[in-house]
Amino acid sequence: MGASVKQGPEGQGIMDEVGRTGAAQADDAPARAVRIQDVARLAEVSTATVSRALATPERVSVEARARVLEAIARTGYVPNPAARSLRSQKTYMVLVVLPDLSNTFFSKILRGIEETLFEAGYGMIISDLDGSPEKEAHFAAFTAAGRVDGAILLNGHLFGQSRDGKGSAAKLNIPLVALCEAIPDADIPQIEIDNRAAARRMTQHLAQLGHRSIAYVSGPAQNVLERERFRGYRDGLRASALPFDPDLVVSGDYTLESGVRAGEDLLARAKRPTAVFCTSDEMAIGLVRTLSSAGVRVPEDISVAGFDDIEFAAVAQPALTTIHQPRRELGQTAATVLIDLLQGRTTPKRIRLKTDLITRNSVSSPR
Amino acid sequence: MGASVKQGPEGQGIMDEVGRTGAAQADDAPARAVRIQDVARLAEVSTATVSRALATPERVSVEARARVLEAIARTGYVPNPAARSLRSQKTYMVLVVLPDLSNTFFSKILRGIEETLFEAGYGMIISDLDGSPEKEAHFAAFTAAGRVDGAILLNGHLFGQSRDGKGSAAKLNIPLVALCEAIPDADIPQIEIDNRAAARRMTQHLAQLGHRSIAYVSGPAQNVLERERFRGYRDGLRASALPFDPDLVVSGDYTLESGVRAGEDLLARAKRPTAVFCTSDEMAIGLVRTLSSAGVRVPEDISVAGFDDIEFAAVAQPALTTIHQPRRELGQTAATVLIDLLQGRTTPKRIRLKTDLITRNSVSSPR
DNA sequence: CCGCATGATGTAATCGATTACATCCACTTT
DNA sequence: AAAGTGGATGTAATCGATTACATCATGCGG
Repeated sequence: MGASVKQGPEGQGIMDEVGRTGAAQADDAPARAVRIQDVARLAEVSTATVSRALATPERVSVEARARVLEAIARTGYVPNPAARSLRSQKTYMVLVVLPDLSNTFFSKILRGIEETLFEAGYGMIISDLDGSPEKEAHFAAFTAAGRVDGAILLNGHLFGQSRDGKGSAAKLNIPLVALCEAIPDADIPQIEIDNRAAARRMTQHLAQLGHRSIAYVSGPAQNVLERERFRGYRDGLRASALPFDPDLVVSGDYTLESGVRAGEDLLARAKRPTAVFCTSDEMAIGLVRTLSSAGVRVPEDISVAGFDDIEFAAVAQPALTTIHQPRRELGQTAATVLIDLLQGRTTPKRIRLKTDLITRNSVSSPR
Repeated sequence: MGASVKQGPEGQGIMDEVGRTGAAQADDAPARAVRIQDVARLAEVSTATVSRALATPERVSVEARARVLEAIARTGYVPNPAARSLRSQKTYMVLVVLPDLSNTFFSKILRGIEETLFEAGYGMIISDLDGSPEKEAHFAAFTAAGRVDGAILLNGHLFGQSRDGKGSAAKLNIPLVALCEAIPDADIPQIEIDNRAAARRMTQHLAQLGHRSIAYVSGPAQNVLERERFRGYRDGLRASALPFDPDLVVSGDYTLESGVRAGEDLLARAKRPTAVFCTSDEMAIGLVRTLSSAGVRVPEDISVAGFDDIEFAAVAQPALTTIHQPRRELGQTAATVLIDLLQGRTTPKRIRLKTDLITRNSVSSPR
């Protein structure tokens, strides 16, 4: 494949132009890329036929196609994406927008996305917004400039809409898919888990074990996920005939540190709940740690449940009972839907993947 | 993973399709992108001047430049990357090749890379090799097709060289940078930490606390990092006047599971070491967990040290004493070096970033 | 006052693939 | 036999920005 030694059988100058470069780059071999013309010449057809042989094989005679494929194999031709893109107005690139690339939660999702895109011949560009409006604006422009064919949004809002609901750059004219965090008023496919049902299920699980006082450690107040999970928590209480007690709601923001704070909050109380439902594993881990350091045993004294099932949930001490999100599958699904859109197929407007309740050792019946 | 009892979901459907989205955008305005011509017309200059105003401002009169910028601001013009790329043979895209995107260790590095590339106006394309030679071949072709200007390799080898040392696709003709895992015979800049010095330091640290019997849990045998760290371990022993005992070397592969196995190995021994140096945090966590479950206390009975300082090292019980790798900075540095290369500047051939020894609670003096 | 250097700007070729349109050829239909 | 049909192929316009080269104005030295 790579043995691209020189092959100039015909005497006619294939290279008509003198590739003179101004720069004093005295490198070894410039190794000019194979162009469609070179393939055409070798296969003794026109460039149009080569192009068609690749894009619409059925419109080319069998012999011509064979000769073209042969020539391509011999030369190792790969179409120049810039040229192709310029003409056909497609980039075969997809933008993935997420709030924080270094967050563990996203990496497996990304992998699912990447896999699926790859198989369909698409590349993936990642945009880590990092809470920066400038970055967001840049990527909005980037997208508007036609640099990608579509985008998967993991950040919970459309471009340019971070502050005011009526952002300017909303008219991106390219297919979009929202993943994980639903985007309220956007008319784009949403891929997510059923947060409400999952939270409800965990709450009921705790109630069924006999817990009557179940605390809830929330996510950021405005967050879409948070709202759903909170609803699910209340659903679960209601279904278990338990009263809702606002004092049992501790506010957090999904981070480990906020879990630590929530733990300190609980420790400071005279009357502690027997179970705590944290809406992220990180918070659960931070909370468990704080409780343990204070001599409160988990789950003997207090049961703690998480949400997400990140890698370390299984390794934490005690191993965390939590809600498993099918992260890879979420990514795959979002990518599949986007590709369907890109290729003109119809797609469901909303897909909810199912979650699992994973029971480990951080939850037990109250004493 | 042992303790995970999986429970089936309640009666919710896998796919909950609510409504459908048509593929056709049915848009109001086609919103044809602004071209350089439009800007030129508005600014009453030629397209050449517009182009120059952006690329080489010093070659354009102040007034003309002002008019051009004004026109650009008014129209919201963004150059078409395909066209620019086609003509200038640059893509402003960098490929990042890594073995496993879902591995926690890489995400912060990626973030550092992304940040730096972004600031320099480059985009990032991620290639998760996933151990697949086909994927690797694809990306080699992708790269050869001129789809990216340069690449950062986190996978420890050049394209196409996974098996035989003399890979075919080595002649990529584009700037490359190796990050974290040095690539032995490649003549490209290497960005890494000083694995040997770090391992030595940790070993000496343990010895200074009074440990005489320090076990070593290794990475995969052929791994470059492993070799360096192993050398460092022996350096540390020597510097502390401790003998090297092959029995104290337990083989692992950086995964959590191999840490668990290493733990079982140690538990089975009649005579246990007083300290264990694991060459990854994941292994250390798996090992600690196994020891704890067996009633062996860390650090009272056995001290355990890790390597990497991943997020959960600080949260583990006990919090892990480990070697901190400046991951974000590693990414930033690699990106900076690559950009320097891309822009024709000279770069150091090898950069070693400093590591820190983080002392937490998993290590103490032996009793 | 002429010629030349310098700097600003315009003109048009160019990058490489796609694709609308034209052409050609071998058959079929009337 | 003339006209029509459809499949295969070629020709050349096209996508939008960059940039080599041409042009023009200005200023300076001789």
